[in-house]
Amino acid sequence: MTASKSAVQYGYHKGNLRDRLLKTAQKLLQNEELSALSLRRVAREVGVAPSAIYNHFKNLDELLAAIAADGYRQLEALERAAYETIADPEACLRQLTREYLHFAARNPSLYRLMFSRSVLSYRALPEVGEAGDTSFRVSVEWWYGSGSYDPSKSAIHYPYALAVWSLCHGAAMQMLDGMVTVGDTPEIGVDALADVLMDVCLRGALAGAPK
Amino acid sequence: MTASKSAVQYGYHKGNLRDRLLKTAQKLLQNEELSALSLRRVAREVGVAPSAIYNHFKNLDELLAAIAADGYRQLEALERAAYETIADPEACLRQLTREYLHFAARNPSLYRLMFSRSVLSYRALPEVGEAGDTSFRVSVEWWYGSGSYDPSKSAIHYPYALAVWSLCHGAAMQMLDGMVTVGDTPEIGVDALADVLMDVCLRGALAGAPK
DNA sequence: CGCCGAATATGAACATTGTTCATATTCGGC
DNA sequence: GCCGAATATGAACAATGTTCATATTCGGCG
Repeated sequence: MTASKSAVQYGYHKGNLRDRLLKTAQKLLQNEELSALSLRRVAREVGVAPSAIYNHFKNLDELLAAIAADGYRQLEALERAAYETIADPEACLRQLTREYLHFAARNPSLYRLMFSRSVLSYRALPEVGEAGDTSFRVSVEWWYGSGSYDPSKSAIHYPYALAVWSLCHGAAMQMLDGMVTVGDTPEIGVDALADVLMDVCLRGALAGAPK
Repeated sequence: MTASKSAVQYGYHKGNLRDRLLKTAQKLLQNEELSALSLRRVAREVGVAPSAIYNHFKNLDELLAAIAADGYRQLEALERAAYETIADPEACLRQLTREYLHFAARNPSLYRLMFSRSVLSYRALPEVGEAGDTSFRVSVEWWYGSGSYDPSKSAIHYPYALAVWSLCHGAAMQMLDGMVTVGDTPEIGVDALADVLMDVCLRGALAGAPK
């Protein structure tokens, strides 16, 4: 009596282990800290020997890179959607920033992983490198206001795009590390924070700020 | 025959082990990656048993926090110096940004440690918390342009100060992760990057940028 | 001086981690 | 039905943070 093809298998050859590892790891990231994500933990959760993972990933870093790459794609999809919906460049960038911060707030451990040292050092891998340039490319595209990305001009616009992204990433990390409140300052909503960031980005820190 | 008080001691009671642990760990951070800094490694380097460390620090995280706190103080000193030397708020902020990026470039592993998860989660400790708020407070003070920090008004200015700091921190991390060059874009000097960041910060991303 | 408690250092343990390797099992094509 | 390739196992290894009983040294008090 053998189980059907799609049913859960016991013992050897349990089906598409690669996908199950990725999905289990993603689930772990949703519920726990990034530090809780270990190779052995994922194996335990899936119910498989630790060494089995090495048949599908070269090592732990590659597993993490694969998860991060998927995160990049999720983020890209969010940004693409906003980018293709909103015509006005400024309104678009505002929406992009909101989406960006909300993504980080919704997936804190995943976001941390995406910009962790071990994953970033893997950006030579095409899957990670290309996907990782995404949020960056979007801000360059905003610069052109045209929806087209011209690498030949990126040398000029690069630092400005970098600044836009730095602003968002820095604020996101502050958010996740719980530093959005300092002293007795009340907490700031994500959307309000995004608006302030874009006020600074678009018009400078001096304009519009209360004295 | 006993060694003099200041000479190197062998065996038990080797002198001020706490300081030697900190200094050895700092030296390690100057020459190696952050991931190379382990409790046992520091103990080995000092020539002491791993468990000896627990007589001077509660655990590894506290050792790391102490090192990070010292880093905060170094950074604060740099910023204070610029802050008290340059009168014009804008010129001062430009200089602060340059100092900040250079500090990160000079001490990459230490900078990473200072803003790592494990250290930031220790900001409840007064030594870490107060020192860590420094770079932040400086940007708030810039807001006032007066050199005085008034916590009662920080609720208003907080998001703007956060934006300024996010810009610097995000760019610093990009620098350290080697993402300052993307594709065939030539590398950008640290000072030039700082200037662009402050152009964006002060006048907005639209002003002064080449089209 | 001598002694005793406190401070400090040691070394052996333990649990956990990533990784490797020989072995065992299952799948798929001939 | 068989054989090689793919895959899973379990035992091992080195390294990590941490704890604990033990050993040593320091400092003060008699």
